[in-house]
Amino acid sequence: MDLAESLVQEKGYNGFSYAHIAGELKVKNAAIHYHFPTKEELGCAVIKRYRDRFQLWINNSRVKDLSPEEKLDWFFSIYTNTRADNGKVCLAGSLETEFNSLPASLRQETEALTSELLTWLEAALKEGRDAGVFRFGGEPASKAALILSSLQGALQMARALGTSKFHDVVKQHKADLLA
Amino acid sequence: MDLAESLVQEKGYNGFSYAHIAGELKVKNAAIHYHFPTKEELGCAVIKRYRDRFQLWINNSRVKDLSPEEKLDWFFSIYTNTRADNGKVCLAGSLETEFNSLPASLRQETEALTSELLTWLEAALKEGRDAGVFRFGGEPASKAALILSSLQGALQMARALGTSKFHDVVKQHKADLLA
DNA sequence: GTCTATAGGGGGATAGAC
DNA sequence: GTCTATCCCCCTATAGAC
Repeated sequence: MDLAESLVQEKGYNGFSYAHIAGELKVKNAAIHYHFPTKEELGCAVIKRYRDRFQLWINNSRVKDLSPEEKLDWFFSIYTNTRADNGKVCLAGSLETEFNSLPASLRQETEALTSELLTWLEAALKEGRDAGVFRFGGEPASKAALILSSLQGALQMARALGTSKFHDVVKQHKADLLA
Repeated sequence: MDLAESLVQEKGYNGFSYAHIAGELKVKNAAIHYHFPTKEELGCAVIKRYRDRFQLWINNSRVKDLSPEEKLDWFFSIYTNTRADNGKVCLAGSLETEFNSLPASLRQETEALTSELLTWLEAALKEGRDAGVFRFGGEPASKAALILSSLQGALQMARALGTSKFHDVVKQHKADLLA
């Protein structure tokens, strides 16, 4: 599942195969099918695990008790680390791009994952604005969608234009919020 | 080429085949190969044409003579129309997601396309701030990267969460700039 | 649980007739 | 310029031995 997750973030769901995983693990193709009968089930399991991990993180006091500004920095750091890790992109962004050729169950998981990311980010933004540390107009939900979409897009853009573009975007978000 | 362009925006470069195009045109697979010997050449031609089209647009007085605010609205409208057209995503965004499995020539084209979009947007933002109609901190280049990455990401996000999310993002960008 | 072997499909690409 | 026919590769998935 670690390998599958990495491969989705590096090559996309349609871009990885049982053979890739089997080769890396030095087992045969059929061995993977024993644990995950279909690729669809493997894909679902990967996204579910990713969602569970995010929920564990945000419910842990180490994140929960952070200030709004620190919470945002923590969220940004997820994407910075993703970029640093072999130029991966956000799992949600990768799946959304391939959405039209995804099995129904993966679409549902993708939708759920994206919603959960948005929901948390929206709450953090609202908390920060209420506390007077963030400044932005409009709805927190819209600002959350703007920031999340930008982080997803910036990871992709960095593949074509380099990591510095990604850092520029993160810096700009902070400048906008603290203006 | 129209079909190929649409297919890249709907299913990605790896997600479309000669058979898709041939079937739609009611010709055989081999007929396409006569005009575009390899898929790589077809892909390159599609991106080049897209780049040329954008250059024609921005050098036309109908865009060149717009006010900064109208220029931005025009740019946003490109993405709004893309979303409305079968839920397509930005060509650049689609290719960036598949960047790791793209032939070298397509990577170069993708990089060039993204740079050109960024360059134009940066100039429009700078013009607007200098004229006092846009308000933002930091470098125009960084703000341009933020907006472009967000538009790309929002088109993808809209596939999972619906068109309204995309419109929220566009509205929020305007609110942020005119704050 | 992992293996060998294989089925069955789709993909890109080419040769040669018309 | 388009056709038929074909090649070869990679993919997901399964059957049955071990």
